[in-house]
Amino acid sequence: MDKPYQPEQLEIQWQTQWENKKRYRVTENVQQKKFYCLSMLPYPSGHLHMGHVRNYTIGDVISRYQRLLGKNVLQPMGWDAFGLPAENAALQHKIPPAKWTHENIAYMKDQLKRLGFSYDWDREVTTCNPDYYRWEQWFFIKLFEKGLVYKKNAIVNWDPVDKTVLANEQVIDGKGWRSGALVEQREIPQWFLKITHYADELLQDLNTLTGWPEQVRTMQKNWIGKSEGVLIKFKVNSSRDSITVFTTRADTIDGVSFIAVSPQHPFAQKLALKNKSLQDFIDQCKNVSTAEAAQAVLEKKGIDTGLQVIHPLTKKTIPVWIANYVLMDYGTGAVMGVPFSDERDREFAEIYHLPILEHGEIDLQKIIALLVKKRVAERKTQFRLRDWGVSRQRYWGTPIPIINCKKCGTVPVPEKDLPVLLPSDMNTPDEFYKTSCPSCGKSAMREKDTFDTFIESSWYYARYTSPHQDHAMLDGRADYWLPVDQYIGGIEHAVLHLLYARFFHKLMRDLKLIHSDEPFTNLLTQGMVLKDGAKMSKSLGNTVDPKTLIDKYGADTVRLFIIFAAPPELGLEWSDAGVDGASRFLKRLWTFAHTFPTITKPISADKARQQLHEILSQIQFDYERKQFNTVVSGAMKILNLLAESDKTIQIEGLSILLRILFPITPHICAELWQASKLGDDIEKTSWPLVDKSALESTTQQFIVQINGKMRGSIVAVKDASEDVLQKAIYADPNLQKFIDGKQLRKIIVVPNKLVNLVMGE
RNA sequence: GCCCAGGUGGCGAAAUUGGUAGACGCAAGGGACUUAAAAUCCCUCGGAGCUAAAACUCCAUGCCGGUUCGAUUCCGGCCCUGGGCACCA
Repeated sequence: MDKPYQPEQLEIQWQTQWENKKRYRVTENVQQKKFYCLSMLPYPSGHLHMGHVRNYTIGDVISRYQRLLGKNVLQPMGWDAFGLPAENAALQHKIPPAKWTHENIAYMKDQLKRLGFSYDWDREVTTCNPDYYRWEQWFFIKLFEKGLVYKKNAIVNWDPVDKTVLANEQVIDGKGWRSGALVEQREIPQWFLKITHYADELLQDLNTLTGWPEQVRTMQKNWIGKSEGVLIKFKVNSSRDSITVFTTRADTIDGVSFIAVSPQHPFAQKLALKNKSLQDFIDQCKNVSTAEAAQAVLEKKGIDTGLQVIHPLTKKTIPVWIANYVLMDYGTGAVMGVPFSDERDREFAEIYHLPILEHGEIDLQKIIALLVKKRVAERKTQFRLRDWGVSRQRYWGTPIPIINCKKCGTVPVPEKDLPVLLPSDMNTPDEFYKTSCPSCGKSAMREKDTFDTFIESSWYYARYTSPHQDHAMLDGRADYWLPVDQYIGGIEHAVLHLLYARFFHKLMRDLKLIHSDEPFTNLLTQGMVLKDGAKMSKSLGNTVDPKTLIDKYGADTVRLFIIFAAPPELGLEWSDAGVDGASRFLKRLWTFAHTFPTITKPISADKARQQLHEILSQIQFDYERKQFNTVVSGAMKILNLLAESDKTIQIEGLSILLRILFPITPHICAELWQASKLGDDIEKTSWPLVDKSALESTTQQFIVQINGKMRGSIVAVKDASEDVLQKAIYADPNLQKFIDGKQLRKIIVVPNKLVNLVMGE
């Protein structure tokens, strides 16, 4: 009877049993309702951190809850195994990226298993393995054949000392993180995916994603940034050339006092060939990171080209400037400067003493019609979204399956030659990339670049449905499981990853690999785990290692604490003391289930049952809205209630309690279910139902407010009328002083809840 | 700079989204048990005022204003913190 709670022993015993029985392996079953629950796959950085623990605990709670509701639940796990940190580790510790990555995966997999997550490990995906990335290469070639892929020059951060391309993250205050050298923007040829071809559909379909947080939909909408405007042509007065600008505010055209072009604008480049001061200015603009944030906070700088254009309506001449705040990537890379109504233009005009011309309110549609008629403008829909550059000048990634032939140009690797394997040596000599052109047979070179790792994470959710399939990227099983019913991951992925995955889903649909429009029906964006108000990170030295906690308290306690501490979407402040509290609750539960203490003065059975089912009803509501922290509050309330109830309530209560806690703390609940002789296997039982008859009562408490302030309460019959309530209030001695000598102006009744008397003098 | 969130006791939070502000837990203080400690159990616990004590009164959900019988919740303006900004994942 006095068996102590020993979490480690019992948890490992249950985990072994689940693994041996392959309890969480699933197959397609059309008779049963499916539920695909997916957590964002981790990057194998070394150890699990608390953010992972939180993400995967939330996913496991949802999966186990859905299983108890009778669904066929798929919950897979895998590894986003390509990426920059493996290369950094290789440089630092002289370990090959592959070795480092696979060792990390082995360690982290053990940690996941020790937390008791109900994954179907038979579907594990590791993105750096050729059986995964070969299908990515195959898919890229399909897109190439469909014309959805192209190559063009694009700008990267160049470290002139280390002679390497830098990620934005590796540029600190405009300098290379290792060399400290001033970075330079450099143009190199790169591959692009035509995501802009899907811009309209990606925007429209946001309306169908009703299971997504509104804020994520808004962020994506703004990111795609559809705007209706016009292209306006400004003729150069000294030549036949013209400069075209894009604007959504054609109605401000009277206020144009200058034209500004980006330093990368072809016009600027051309003029600079013959003008050293322009060239110097353009070169100076290159010493900045390509990150938009870095460019947006730059001090505004510009240079007059000396060129003039003609205003299409007033025919006055206007100067053309090169300005560092004009982005080449948006619109035409040239803007009309309207300092009167545009803040950035005004700032620029004030620095360089350009005129600020007032303009009146003109009807936008009328002025567009006029400009179109005069043939100086045409309507244009512009997106902020740019095509996706997928080339990376890095070793540890999926090789781009393209061969560059001097005669035939870019030629895709034939399907039969896939996969193009990544060389095992990080410093592979150029000789290795020599090959022959599949088209003409002459000697040619393979692409050395690899893919952006966002490509791997854009379709892994689909690959889980077709494990071990080595004849196709996906098979018929994909349509059984997809779309994902519940996706869980950090809010930091609100735009990039989630937009790319939506894009890939539509591409796979158009290649007839799947037959749905969107990948993720419901999305939960989990908040970060913080300590002392800051994100837990190695650089801040404020990490808490899950392993130490699991060793000390057991997996159930860690899971319970992380669920209880905050609602899933909020940031979670780490607290060591809070973990003690969670552990204490499980010990109390353990002791209670083993003793069923006799209560000398139990509360009445009717009252106890009513409370029990009221709490259960709230818990049910909270599970559905995924506010799991208050599920735990409810569970604690139930245990508190059972500690002052009689035996029958205790038995019914424990049976409910173990089932509602099982998704959160599965090991202890499975154990106590057996120990309490409630049944054989808790996972084969059904979800507890609220007994509505227990909730019924004939009387009801009403809050009494006088002029909106709470002054007391009365008890009246359920659904009592206004008259009855008013009489009861006037008869209540405690409320007399608020009523005496005052006139009742109005009475407001919220049924079965509240009465507000509006009194005057 | 632009886009999106968040701000409630000493702390994490709750308030079924316009109707009792602070459920549940942590920390703290007091007590019981113990030779002692740990563990466990019981009590108190937003602030101020008034009380012998209770009752009671006022203030309080980042700041300022508005709508309403009634605002943590809705509207307008500010401040602070966090996430993203296309090569971190």
